[in-house]
Amino acid sequence: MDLARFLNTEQQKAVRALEGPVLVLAGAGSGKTRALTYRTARLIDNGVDPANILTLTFTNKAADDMKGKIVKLLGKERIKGMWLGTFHSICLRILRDNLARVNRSEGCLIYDTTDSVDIIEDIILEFGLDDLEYEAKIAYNIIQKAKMELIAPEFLIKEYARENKGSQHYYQVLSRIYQEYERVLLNNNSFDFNDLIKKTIELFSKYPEILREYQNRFKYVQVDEYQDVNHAQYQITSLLSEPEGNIFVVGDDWQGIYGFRGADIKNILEFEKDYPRAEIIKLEQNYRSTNNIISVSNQLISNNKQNKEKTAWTKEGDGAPIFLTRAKNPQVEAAYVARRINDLVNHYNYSYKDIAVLCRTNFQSHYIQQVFPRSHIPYQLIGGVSFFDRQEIRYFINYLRLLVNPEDGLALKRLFRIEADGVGDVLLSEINRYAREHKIQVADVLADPTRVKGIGEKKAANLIEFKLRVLDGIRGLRKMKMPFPRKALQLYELIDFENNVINELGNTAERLKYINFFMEDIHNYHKYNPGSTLYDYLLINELLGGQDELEEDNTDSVKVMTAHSAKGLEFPVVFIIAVEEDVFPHQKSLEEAAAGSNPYAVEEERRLLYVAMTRAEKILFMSFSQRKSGNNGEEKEVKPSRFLYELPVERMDLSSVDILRKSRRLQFKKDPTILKKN
DNA sequence: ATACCGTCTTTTTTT
DNA sequence: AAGACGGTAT
Repeated sequence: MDLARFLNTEQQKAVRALEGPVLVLAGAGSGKTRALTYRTARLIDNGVDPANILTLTFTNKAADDMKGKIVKLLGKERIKGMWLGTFHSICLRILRDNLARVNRSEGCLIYDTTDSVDIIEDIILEFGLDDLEYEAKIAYNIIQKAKMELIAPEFLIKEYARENKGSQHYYQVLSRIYQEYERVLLNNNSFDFNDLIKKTIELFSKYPEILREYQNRFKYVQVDEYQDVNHAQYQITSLLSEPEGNIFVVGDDWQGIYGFRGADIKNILEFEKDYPRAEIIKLEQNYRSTNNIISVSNQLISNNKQNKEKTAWTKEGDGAPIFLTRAKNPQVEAAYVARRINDLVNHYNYSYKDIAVLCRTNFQSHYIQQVFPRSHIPYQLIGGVSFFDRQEIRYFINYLRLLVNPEDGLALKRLFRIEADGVGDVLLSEINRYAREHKIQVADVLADPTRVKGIGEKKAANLIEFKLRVLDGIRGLRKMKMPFPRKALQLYELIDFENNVINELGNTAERLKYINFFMEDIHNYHKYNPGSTLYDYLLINELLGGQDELEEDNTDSVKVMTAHSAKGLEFPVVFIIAVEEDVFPHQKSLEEAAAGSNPYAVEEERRLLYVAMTRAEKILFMSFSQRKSGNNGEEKEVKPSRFLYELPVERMDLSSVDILRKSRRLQFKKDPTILKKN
């Protein structure tokens, strides 16, 4: 491999570092993925068996991208047996081979956030707790955080009480909720997302011989976006790479934006402490952006205290200044963005697909969505409400889940909601309690529902009918041998989904269209993955979170998305909207910082803005509005983001802002050649 | 006890 | 657009 032709000196150094612990600190746009792919290729080129290489990423997209690039270098054949995927999918793969050892069995599915919160809501209800004091969402967050830190229910009190975010008593109750939650997952033969990591570690510590098996296999462990690993993930990588010590991690502490899901930036900051022999390589040359963009974003990030020594530089010229604009309100702001986009497309050679609009929250795209169609700008929302999150799809998946995993109590509960007239949350929890106390299945309780208190003759009749038609129907289908797309269709008819669900939800035509897409998706999956099962299909969708499905677009459209989903992407032109106090930094972060529960919350917001800014190659626009409609129709003052005051004005165009600096007046069209695409 | 309807609010980020 | 809430009908 002729490395020198494709890589700079530092990148080559990274690619040549094949043994021992290596940390590659790589700034935005410095070619870190490139280094990782070339290193993988080089390992294999040097005779390492691909089966000995494990590469972990955070998103499916990153995994797919990297795989594509390695295949391009080596061809499909030469990477056979290599494991490359997200932490979650890799751990699932390990767990699937060891289900019984983690007390699960065939058919075990994964609960997403909504599912887990629902379960916790039920627990709070069943425990008879005040649901104002014990809010399910908050309990969920604390429990998940504990799971990411590998803290068992019985240690929750000890670990958290001293953080005095609540009384000792609060955490005692929470510990009970956590315990019960784990019991429900076990009972329902299900995992939640964090279980995938946590149970893998439990598997390894309970069965050292299995850990050894995987250690022997994975002689080379590589991790992308290392700044985003949480404690549990850190354990996985360090356990697996222990014997050989060949751990190669790539990351950028400046881009750590996943603290809220447990990422601990200390893992990257203290890599050298964990691995004293570690080789540290810095990739500092940026190949993406103009000097102005790099200088301004460098200046921003230098305000963080939690930083590793690193610089970013480029051979590029200054390019266009960073445009900062103040609008009267969000509508005007959106109109401004639309005008600029049409300018760029009509007069400066850009296409719509060169342009991205980034926002802090999905909600910010609201006004964009109102204005763009009127301005005839084609756009595509990335992230947002995904296909699989649509109600009718969720409902149907619910039935499918029961088909695969009869023990899924949550799915069963949701069926009650749809199918069992006159039975709501209260009666249902009575039924559940009865089933648990008598150690029988819910379906068996329904054979004679009058046993449960509160269920009279009429409701009992409904429940029996429900059991016979739906539950027994699903049970029958489960035993049948036929291709799963056909099974899904039969189920659809059996429960008369169209009448019972689609019509009930309203908006029938649209929902029918989507459910048809879904059926098609099932068919396609079966077609392109011969030998796969319904179980595989459901698992894959749970892991993908339904994202990637709609992303294979080559349409010429502006991409609208959150700064989080923009990570890893780049665009010639980027607009960042609503750069305002309480939005960017987000109010929630400011609260956390003020409460002291997360002293680095604002730093993370600053990193997020840094990520957003560094997506831009040539032109960067930032904007904010002065007022917006508040709670009761009243207009509300908006303050410009504190981050804006940290930027160097000499590299910016403030011609349409006078808040930050009144005197400066640069013209947008002063030197049009700077703006031109090529 | 539950369903249903209208009104209001409310949106962090993701596997 | 979907949840949360509160009131009314069954």
